[in-house]
Parts: sequence; structure tokens; C-alpha cells
Amino acid sequence: MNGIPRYNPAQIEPKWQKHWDETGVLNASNDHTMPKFYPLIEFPYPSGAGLHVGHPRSNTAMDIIARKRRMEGYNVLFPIGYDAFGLPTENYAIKNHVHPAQVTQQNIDHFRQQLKRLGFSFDYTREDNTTDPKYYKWTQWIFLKLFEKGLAYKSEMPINWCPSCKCGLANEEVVGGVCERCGSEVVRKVKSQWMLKITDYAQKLLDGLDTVDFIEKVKVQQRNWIGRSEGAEVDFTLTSGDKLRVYTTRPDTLFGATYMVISPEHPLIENRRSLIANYEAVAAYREAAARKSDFERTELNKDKTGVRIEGIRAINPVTGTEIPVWVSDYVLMGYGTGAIMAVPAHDERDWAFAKTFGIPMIEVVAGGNIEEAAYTDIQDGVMVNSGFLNGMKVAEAKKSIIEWLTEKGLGEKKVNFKLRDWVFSRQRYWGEPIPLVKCEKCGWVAVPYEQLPVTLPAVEHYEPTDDGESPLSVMTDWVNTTCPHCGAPAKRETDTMPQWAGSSWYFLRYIDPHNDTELAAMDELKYWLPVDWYNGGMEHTTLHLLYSRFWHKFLYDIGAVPTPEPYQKRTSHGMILGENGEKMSKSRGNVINPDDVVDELGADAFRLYEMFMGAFDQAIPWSTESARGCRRFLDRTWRLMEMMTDEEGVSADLKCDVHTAIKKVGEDYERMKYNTAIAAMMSLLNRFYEKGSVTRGEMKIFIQLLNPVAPHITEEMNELCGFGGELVRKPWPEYDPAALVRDTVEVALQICGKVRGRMNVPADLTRENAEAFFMAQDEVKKLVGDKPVRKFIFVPGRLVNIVV
RNA sequence: GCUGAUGUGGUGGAAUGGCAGACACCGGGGACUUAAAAUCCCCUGCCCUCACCGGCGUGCGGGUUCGAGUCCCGCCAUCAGCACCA
Repeated sequence: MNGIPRYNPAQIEPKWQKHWDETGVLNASNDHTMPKFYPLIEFPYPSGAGLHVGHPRSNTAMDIIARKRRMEGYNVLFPIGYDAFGLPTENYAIKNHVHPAQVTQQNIDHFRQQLKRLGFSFDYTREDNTTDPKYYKWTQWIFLKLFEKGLAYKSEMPINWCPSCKCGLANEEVVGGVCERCGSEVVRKVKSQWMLKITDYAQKLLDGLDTVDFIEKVKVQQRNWIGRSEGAEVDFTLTSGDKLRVYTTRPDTLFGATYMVISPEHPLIENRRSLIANYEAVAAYREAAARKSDFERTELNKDKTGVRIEGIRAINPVTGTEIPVWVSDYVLMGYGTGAIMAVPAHDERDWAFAKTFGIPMIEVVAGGNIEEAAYTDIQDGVMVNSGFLNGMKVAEAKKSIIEWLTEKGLGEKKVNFKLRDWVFSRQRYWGEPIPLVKCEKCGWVAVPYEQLPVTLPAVEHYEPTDDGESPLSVMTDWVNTTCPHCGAPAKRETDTMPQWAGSSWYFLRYIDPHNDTELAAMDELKYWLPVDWYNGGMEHTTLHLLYSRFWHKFLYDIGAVPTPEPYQKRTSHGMILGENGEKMSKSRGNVINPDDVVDELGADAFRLYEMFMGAFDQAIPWSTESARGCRRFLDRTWRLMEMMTDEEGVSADLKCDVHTAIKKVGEDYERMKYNTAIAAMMSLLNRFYEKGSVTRGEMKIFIQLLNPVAPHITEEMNELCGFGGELVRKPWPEYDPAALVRDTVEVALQICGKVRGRMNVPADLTRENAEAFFMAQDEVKKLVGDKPVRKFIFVPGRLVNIVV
């Protein structure tokens, strides 16, 4: 071919992006007779800094799958939107005295332009924006449904409070004792907060995991976070006459309980203050514990501390023995009953505590050495020193003791979860208003559905007030309203929702984004749900992913969505680190700007590099040098046009290479092994170069395989070569299994497991006739000599190993 | 501390128990060029050697196997998550 222009991504990339925009060829179709495919990436938070190189990693990966599915004949919905409520925008607004909505709009426009520059095949006609009143109308609608069903409640409780953000945080948002967003130390503060009862769904969230194809580590993390444990609650009688209820996962060790521990916040201390001889010491300990943040209380607690309560003792219900009661901060009020029975012989924490304070131990499960360490094995141990449980295995003993306790009315079987309810109020401006009204007479009343959305009023200042109330609280015109119930004067809720609200259901809105009368139409939901493949970061496993599963299950229960789970498959990408191997951040000065990379190398090379840089699920440092290598590959691909022949088919000598590549690339895309898929295409390209020519037939296949990763260059080549049509509309190539086999294969020749040579042998050589074949070869005779052959191993296509 | 993941050339990384280092990056050499860039070709794990031959090599120590980067046992290191969950 003559007159081939230079490869110029700056010219061809905008050309094809414009073409896709104008034709809408990548958009989802309304044709419900087609098989559907719904891939999803986590919609970005449109920060002022613009796109990060991390975004395109996930986006390109799913774009490859989306583009391949279109070629396979699916109706693909690959949507994009913006999770735009949130603190950075609000903080920017506070600092610069601009309305957050204005900042948000600018940022979204910038993001969209950056995303389009990278050639992602999103359907931009279905964009979500969580800050759009048409969108958050339905976020509020879902909240009201939760409120209606009793799953939203107000609670006066100690919450995590960030003094810097002046904002309450969910437990899940506190990372290592500091605020996840700003890094300030989190303190405790009592505040009346809206809570969502995610704990009501703990079992359903757990069971649902068995029905979906999430990668195993995501399932493990969610299971651990939900933290189901089976055990029993047992009542101990105290010498004060009270009953002290404990939760234990090891009721089988009840005979070994030699003391009890209550949390410093346990009500018993105040209720029986007069009976506690050393109340002063206990109160002092409690104050010390309260001063510690959760972080200190746990982190600094390598050595166990505690105070023994003088004046109250407990009676072990099975042995009748009197045992002491201690106060220690290793027992938390927020889990179980805030009190435990301590079995130092068979629990590591109890063991450490008992050692520190010289408390006796009783071995009740034989098999370990309790002088050395607590014996916690629950498989092989056999009960001893345990009355009627003696001789039983742990599992059996557990069952028996629970039956016994239930019969005697001393306790019962109990399932506990670590999962805690979701703190849903924020004292901030830039969030969805909570659509509730407080009436003196009627209490909390829902704003009627037909009045939604409750929109954010314009305010003068976006800062939370000094007492920590939302900026909305000073908007008296907005706050003062009437009760929808009785018409009396009433006040609006001024707290707003957390950022997690809008992101908990955004994938539903994509399905029917312009619907004014419903969240989304049921026939559309039935066609598109569930999301077939959702890729995102591991950091969202226990926050966003769990919250959105909770909301979805709730919506399923009220009949608003047709599937019990939102996402069928969940995969996860690794982080992109800076060139120095550290996390990319402004403060470290190692941030790579995607725009700069596209300017220098083009979007296709950028996409290619992000997929080639290493294993998709692992953290990889960025390397601009390596990225240039990917551009080199595209330059070489482009120059294939100079060596293209008029032949239509695949040449005989490359038939095997081409079909092997079709198989490998297709399978590797599906397994998210993008790096080896690209390596296979590089190898094939090298074969074309070795040969010095490529046929039209080979070229068609090659650019089709490469198209999902590098869509612009391949479309341009398709056009320049005069192949007709567009790659996005062409079918994905199929391989011919017969073409994969070669006539001869090279095998390794091993003597006693050491490689001594290589040989070409017929590919159809079988195990049966291999020994005769090899022993007749001169090369083999030379290596073996006259030593007797003790063993002969032949692995077809791989190697032969002769043991002498 | 617990849990999980990872550990392979100068670098990023390949490798259903079967030829370790695919594919790239960096580096070196050559061709082309007045020259440079670009491009093309060759070399590139380490040691010994002019070269051949050979030896050593997947964090460390054992084991299973004809054969181990891969499986088992015990360590070490790094990273991530969790923070005493009874």
C-alpha cells in the first residue's frame, strides 16, 4: 500500500470520538429482544484535580469487555455518571465563596471531556449526577421508604466525631482512629443521629454472597465485616442478687470460667454502686478508659489492664463456684452484652489477662498445654473437668450445654454480628436533604412523596455552625414549615445524607435515567438487572459495596426491583503507584496527569500501557519509559500497512500463530489477564515482522483483536485499508481448533530431570510408542550411553525424561 | 497481635507439577545518516571461559516427586486490611 500517512493519534483520536458521539453506535439500545450485558465501573467523584491515572485502569478494563460483548452481539449498557456530593467540593466552596453546585458542574464538564478523550465506550446519554434534584428526588424517596418500614431511626448515641470536618462519621469511615477524609483524630461525641438498620439485613447480606460471582477476597472481607458468630447467652447470678448476662461463642467451656469481666461502661457499676467496696478505683478506671479514643484503647493495650470489683461476686451456674468480677476495657459495651465469662485456659485474651493478675485456670478441653498458651482448638479437643460434658468433643459439648441451659432457663442459643448500624446524618450542606419534618405533636413526619424532591436552599455560608449543626439550620425560612400531618408549625430536618446514599443505587438510575414518575420502570429493570460485571477498588468492599447491597435488598423486599442482588460479578483492580513505588499523591510529588500522557503518546498507547503494565489486580508502579514502549508497539502496528499483501486469507505458515492468538487474546480478556493478551498480540506482530509481510486476512483479524484496547488506531486502519464498515459493528473473530495443532513440536530432552538437549518430534507421538522412538535416536543414545534405563517419562508436547 | 496477599534478572512482569525469565522497559553492539532523532537487526540472569563445555540460580531451611517458582512443613521480609468481637 502506498501513501500511508504517519501515525498521528492527535488527529485520528478526536476524529473517531466525534464519530462515536454523532452516531451513538456505542449507546445501549431499547431492543429488549437482544441478549443484554451490563458492565459497570464505580462512577467517579468529580474532584477539582481532574482524572487520576487510576480511573482509566478500571475504565479501560471494563471498556475492553464492553466492546468485545458488542462484537459478540450483545446489547451493552456501559454507563457513566458522577458521585458529586461530598466534602472536597464543599470545602472548596467554603474557601472560595462559590456555590458547590457551580464547582460541581465545572468539575463534571472537565471529567467528561477527559473521559471522552480516552475513548471509553460509555453511553453518555444516560449520565447520572447524584447532586441533580431529579436524581436525588429518588434518593430521598428510598430514604422515606426505609423510614416508613422502620429501618431509619433517630438515636441519641455516642458517635465518631471529626473535630476538623465538624461532622459525624460512620464506624466504617474511621480508619485507624482518624477521619478517613481529613486525617484528624476522631473523638467521641453524643449526638442525635439518623441511623439505618443495616443490621436487620446482616443475615441476608451474608446469605446473598453464596449466590453471586464475587472474587473470593471480596466475599471473605464482607463475611468478616458482617462477622456472624454463633454462641449462647448465659445468665450468671451475682451475690448482689442481679443476673449478669454474657455472650459467649464457647458455651462448652462454661466449667472453665474462673472469672468474669464487664466493660467499663456497663450499667451494673452505677446500679450497684453502693455494694462496690472499691467504687473509687473502678470509677477512676472507667474515666481513664473513656479518655482514650477507641484507637488508643486498643492499640496501646498490649498489656491487659483492669480492676477487680470488691463486694460483688458471681456464681458459675454449672459448678456453683463463686468467681470474681473484673472491669477491663478489653470488653466493649458495643458488642454482645458488654460482659463476658472468662475462660483463661481456652481464650487468648482471657489467658493473657489471667496471667497478668494471677487468676487460676481450669483446663476443660484436653489436648493443649495451658501453662504455655491458651488451647483454642475446636476440632480435636475432648472435654475434661466438665461434669456431664466429659468425654465429648467440643462441637457435641456445645450442643449439649446449650440444650441444658435452655432447659434450666439459664440461657439460650444466640447469633451475633459485628456489623453495626449505619450512621446516616451529616451536619453538612452539600448532601441530600433528609426529607423529614419534626412536629411538636406528631413527632417525625415524612414529607409527602408528591412534594419530593426537598431541594437544597441557597445559603450564604457553607460552613457547619460552631455547635456542629448543619449550615441549613440557620435558614429559618427553609427550616420553618408546617406539619404535613396536622398542619401545625414544624421544623425541617437540617442534617443531610452521607455521600454513600447517592452511590447506593446509581446503577439503577442508568437503566431508566429520565423517568419522572418512578425510580426506574420495572420492565427496564427486569431486562437489565442484575449488573453483569462490576469492577472497582478493594477499598469499597465494606463500605459502598455492602451499603448498596443493603439498599438493593431492601428495594427488592418492597417490590421496587426484580432481583435480590444488584451485582452478579465483582472484580477488583490494583492501585497504580508513583514511579518511585509509593502511593501517588500531590504531597509526594509523584502524580502522573493522564492529559500529559495522552498529549505525548495518545489515548490508545495510554490505554494499552495501563493494561500491559502488570497483573490487573495488583498494585504496580507507573513507568513512563514502559508507556513509550507501548506507543512503539502501536507505531509498528501502523506500519503493518506498508507490508500488507493483497491476499485475503490467512497464510498457511502463520495459520497456527494467528488462531492461537485469537484463542489466547479472547480468553485472557475474559480472565482480565490483559497483560498476557497484549503480549500475545506483540508476539504475533513480531511474527509478521519476521516474515516481512501480512495478508489482508491476517490484518483484519489482528486489528479486530486489538480494537477493544486501542479502538482509535484500529478503526482508522480499518478505514485506510478499505476493509469497509466499522470494527465496533463487526463480529469477534473465532478460532479454528484444527488450526491450533502443529505437525512437529519441540520437546526438552531430560536425563534424570536435567535438561540435556532439545528435539523436534512428531506432534502425534503417543506415550505408548514414545520410548521406542526416543531410544532409537542417535542424540538420545549418545546421552544415555550404556547405562540401564530405570524409568521413562514422556509428556506429549513438553518433554521426555529418562532416568538411568 | 490477628487475618490475607506477595516475594522470580538492572526494572515491570510470564510460566495447567513438565524447557524458569514469555512479552516489554532499561542497557550494550551494529546498520542507515554529513550528524542526530526515528527505524531496522543482534546481544542482554549470575559465575567460569577467548570460545566451547560446564556450574549456580524463583526470599531462607527442610520435605514429597523421575521432575518443584508452583505442592507440604518450619522460618524471614514486604505490603494491605482489621484492631482485644467474648
